[in-house]
Amino acid sequence: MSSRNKEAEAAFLEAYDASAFERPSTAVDTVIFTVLHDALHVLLVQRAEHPYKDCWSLVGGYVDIHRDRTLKETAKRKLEEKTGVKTPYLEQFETIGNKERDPRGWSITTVYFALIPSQDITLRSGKGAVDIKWLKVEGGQVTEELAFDHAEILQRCTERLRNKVLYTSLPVYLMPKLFTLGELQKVYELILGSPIEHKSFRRRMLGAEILEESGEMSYSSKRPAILYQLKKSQDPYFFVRNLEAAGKSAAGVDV
Amino acid sequence: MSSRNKEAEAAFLEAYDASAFERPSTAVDTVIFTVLHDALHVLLVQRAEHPYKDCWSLVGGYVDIHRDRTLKETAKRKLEEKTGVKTPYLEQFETIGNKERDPRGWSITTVYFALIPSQDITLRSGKGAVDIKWLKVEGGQVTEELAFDHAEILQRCTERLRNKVLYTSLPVYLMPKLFTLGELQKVYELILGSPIEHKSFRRRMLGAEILEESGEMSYSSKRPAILYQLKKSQDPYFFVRNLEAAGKSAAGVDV
DNA sequence: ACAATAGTGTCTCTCAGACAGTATTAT
DNA sequence: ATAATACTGTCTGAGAGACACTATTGT
Repeated sequence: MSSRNKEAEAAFLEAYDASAFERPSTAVDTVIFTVLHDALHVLLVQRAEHPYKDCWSLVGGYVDIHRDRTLKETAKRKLEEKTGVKTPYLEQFETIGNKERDPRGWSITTVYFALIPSQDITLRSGKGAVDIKWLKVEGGQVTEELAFDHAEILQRCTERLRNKVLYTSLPVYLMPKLFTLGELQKVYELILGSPIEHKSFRRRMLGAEILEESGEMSYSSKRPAILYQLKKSQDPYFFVRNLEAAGKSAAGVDV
Repeated sequence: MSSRNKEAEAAFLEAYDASAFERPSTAVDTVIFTVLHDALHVLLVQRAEHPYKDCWSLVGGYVDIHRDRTLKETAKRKLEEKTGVKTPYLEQFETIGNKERDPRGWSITTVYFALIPSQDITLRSGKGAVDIKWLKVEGGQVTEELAFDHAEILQRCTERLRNKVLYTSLPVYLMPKLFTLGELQKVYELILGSPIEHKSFRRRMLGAEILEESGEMSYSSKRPAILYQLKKSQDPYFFVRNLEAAGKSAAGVDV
């Protein structure tokens, strides 16, 4: 029993002028993380156009209301254009909207973050970018100067990733198809920036029952190690207890 | 050492036409929770205009790029217009953008959620709404039919609140200035939908060191109880272990 | 006295940290 | 044999759950 009057509404929509009010520009940016040479990296593109021409920036672009059905689709489209692969993990992080972040005026961007194994990826800059590369992230920062407010976004997003790693299985999405527990632990440690006691780690990961033995072994070090793979049910696992981590911080919330 | 060419950029901005591309409409909606008569309630307004005229909807509105400096400011402005008070807790929840959610076409809304004590609030509908009221939330739902996709938003947001209550002190923001631990526990339980063992609860809350005795006592029940208040440092507390809760669920993430 | 609510004592259980010990390989 | 890496056994400690207990009020 709706109180909605369909006919009156249809008439209203008929007369509606979408351009009557000034609207902020709307973008989607994605912080694409991977692990390369035992370090966390983020994918950056060099801007081909003003503003911030030639500066490095996160992978993103404007919402194309004729092409994209949802914001997430926009993120996926841009990501696949640049990496050529579908990401195993894509999460909405936050939305930033204000009048200062873009010199052209009021602008909104919805930031996603993606975790993606570095294997099989061949980067392609494509239009809108003159170059594209992975850059090492240290302390939430990269060595290049970033366009817009992307440096702060990267900082917060890295902090969020670090926080979630304390109680989730997210790093499995950074791993290749087959990996050893030792390799997985290294990825946890490199995101957290502190070592994890290795017996605890194995207990925790195996107890989550999200991994299965692949049947194959890794012979890349002294003693061979079991190669695991992610089980079919690909959802991230949430542990009921946090890992301890030096200098951990709560999620930042300001009012 | 920026690669940014300031003069060229200035020239570009001079020639920039902000209306060159079609933009989605951009709104902010806030799920305002409170506790009333031992039940979780959400603040809803009845729409004065099409579309969904006379339907109930979340508190929200369009970003006014001349008036609002940030998205959060938009949320606060709307919230204070309706309730007359500043909320002690406001968190960005998620942003939804697609072409189906509004009959007028591509639309984006950034959803915040607020926790607010029900005391001292006198609602005012103001312009844009013919009426305003608190409605009981049960199982993430209300009895009225909601405009747009607000029913799904409310559902997810309630689920998120429930999840966060398992490991944070968020419910303190729903309490009046002074409250007893028993009253606080009731609020936790009513959000979770399941009882909490009361000794564990006291240990946990007092161990967090976010509350202090006010010096006053509550005489509203048989034995008087200590009235606590929130300490100055108003940040939410994150516990390292979750409460157990019947039918708990992980945060939903789809790719 | 008794019911009702506030608050404590203390045992168990789960799971992370610590760390010593065993296993399997290359050299 | 030794070093290096993989993996296990098991103790401790923190903090939640369970539940019996005491304390203070109104009736």
